[in-house]
Amino acid sequence: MNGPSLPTRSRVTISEVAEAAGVSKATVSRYIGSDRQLLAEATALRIEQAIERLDYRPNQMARGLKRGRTRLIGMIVADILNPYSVAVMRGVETACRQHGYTLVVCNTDRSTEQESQHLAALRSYNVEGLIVNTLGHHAGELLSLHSELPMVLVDRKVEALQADLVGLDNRDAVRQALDHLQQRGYRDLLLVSEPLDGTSSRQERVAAFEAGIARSPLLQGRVLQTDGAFCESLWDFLVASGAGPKALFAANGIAALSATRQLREFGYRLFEEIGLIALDDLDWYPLVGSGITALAQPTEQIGVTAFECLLDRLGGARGPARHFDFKAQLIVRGSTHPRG
Amino acid sequence: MNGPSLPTRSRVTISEVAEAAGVSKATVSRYIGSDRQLLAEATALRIEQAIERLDYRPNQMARGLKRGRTRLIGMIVADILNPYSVAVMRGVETACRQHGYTLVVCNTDRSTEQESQHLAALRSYNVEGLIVNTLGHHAGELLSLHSELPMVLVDRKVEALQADLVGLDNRDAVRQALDHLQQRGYRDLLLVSEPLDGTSSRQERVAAFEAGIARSPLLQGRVLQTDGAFCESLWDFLVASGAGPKALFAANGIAALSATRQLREFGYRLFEEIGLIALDDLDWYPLVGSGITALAQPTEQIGVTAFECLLDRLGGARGPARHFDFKAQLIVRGSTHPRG
DNA sequence: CTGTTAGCGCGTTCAT
DNA sequence: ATGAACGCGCTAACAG
Repeated sequence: MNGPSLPTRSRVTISEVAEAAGVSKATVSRYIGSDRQLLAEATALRIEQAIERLDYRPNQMARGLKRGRTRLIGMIVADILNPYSVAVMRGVETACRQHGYTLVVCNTDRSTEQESQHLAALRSYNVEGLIVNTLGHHAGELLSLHSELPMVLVDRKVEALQADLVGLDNRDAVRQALDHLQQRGYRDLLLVSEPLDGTSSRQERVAAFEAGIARSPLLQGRVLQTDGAFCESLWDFLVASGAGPKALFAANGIAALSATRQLREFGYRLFEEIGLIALDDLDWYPLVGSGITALAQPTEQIGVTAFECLLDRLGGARGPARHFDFKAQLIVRGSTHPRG
Repeated sequence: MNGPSLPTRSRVTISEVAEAAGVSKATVSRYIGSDRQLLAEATALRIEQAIERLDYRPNQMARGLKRGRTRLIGMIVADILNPYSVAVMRGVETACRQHGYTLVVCNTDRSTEQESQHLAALRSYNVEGLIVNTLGHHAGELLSLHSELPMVLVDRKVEALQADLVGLDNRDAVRQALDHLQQRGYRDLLLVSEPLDGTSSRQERVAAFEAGIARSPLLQGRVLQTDGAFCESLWDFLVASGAGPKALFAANGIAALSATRQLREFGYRLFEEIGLIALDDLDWYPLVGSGITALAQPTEQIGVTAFECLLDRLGGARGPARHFDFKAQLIVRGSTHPRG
């Protein structure tokens, strides 16, 4: 009367394979591992057949316990709903698989409590390395973890954590944006960012924006966060008599979504009356209004690099923390053509 | 000369805690587990302090090895770039965390080879249960796995696999779409679907669409896949002299993206000349043209239900495979207002 | 080339 | 209420 949904068979162990093949566990272990060349062809064949027949799969938990290598990589992500995070994660996962590692992803939903809970879980599963894309407001946990295993930060720094960092060259990206906007004739700019909660990449973008404005005599600029006052502040900017054609600069994909939504609610025609350039290149950018001009991040490559960086450390590489800053790529669409 | 990126400290074990507290490993083990009430208050206190001081974390691998419970749940996803998958995954992850489980997500990128590789990995890590959102064209592996652990399917069936299924009531969703389109005056419909590669939910939507068309004397309808011939076939539909106002019905978010992109390339004004309704409700739907009418899936709830279903089986529940079909929710926007 | 032994870190009988 | 001893599945050390 076993229903189909009731698992019954228990796992085949190395002992059963050894017995079936008429050898010792150690010999089977050698076959499993990388010492296969030490075996006589005849025994290797018998073991192979026994494994095949019993459908044996080595237990990674037990292997990890013995060897201290779990082949597990942890990744902790601030916001899985952000396409950027997913894209990076995809790159990490691809690289992991190619190197025989398995990725465990944890999403914190920007919650400090969940971050610490997840870190504890990852540690308890003996992940060999950690890829971190959170604020690390819970820096204590992270710091303590970093004394046990290598970590690499993605996109954002964590203060007091001297770890490798893979991310965007934010200064260059902002410069590209300002150059492009100025060249297209926009003069009055508004940087729209998610709340500055300590995320270093956001701060860097804001700082680079303000520095760029200060350097450019032609440009005026303000910064706005997508918080409670966003709606009114944006309206203020839109109706103010400015220095010239106006444009928004969304500091990431989420901000681009908020800004565009708000513009629509105000009844603006996208993007005849106001320009827009956005960091990140989401798949729907081409569909909105005349298309949203983007600064694309090489997200997959960021993910792959993060993993390779980790692998490097796992291989014993030491030395000071390294930084990998990728350049953004400008993709021009309709949203930066003034007057339609 | 240890750089900051070189992990050094090795993990604290139960033995060290036992020694520090002046008790045996078994006593500490009881403290860790659920036998805490069996301990004398004094010893419990000493253990607690030792754990605190040494920052001890039980090794889940070792626990799992001994008890046969890893507290690991595996999830295998066909396409992580599909927002639907991510949303479901988020629900699963939330539920996992609340119940002390950790989720391991694997993305197959719709590749059969990766699917089998990932299944092997998940099995080797002794995941206790599996949430499956793939075609399972590699059904052999899945079937064999299902004899070892409980599984629950999400969104799509796998033939020959008698497992619980959590997904959408596709017939009802399609009926809602057709009713809405007909009521809005559309008469000539085109269902746009990703390629029918065996994905059961796609097939169900197509079948329900064709059945619905056959039942409705007012409606005409065809089905189109987003494959190589998509562009020309769509054009044929658009220029053909039809029975009346035309509308597209995108069978999911990806199809909606393809369809909208193609309409734009044809120079259509969205959505004055043609209607559109789309399954899934992505965050950018409101921004495109006059806004895309959606049939939203309760993705988070689907994820939570999938996990709870699994938990149920892990708790020993048996019986035939169950089906959980959620209703889609119609969200009307501008894309289903004929003549702008 | 292969078998024997001894753990990895932990939970679980048995004793006491 | 607590400790000693064994084993989970596997690998590494040493024999032979």
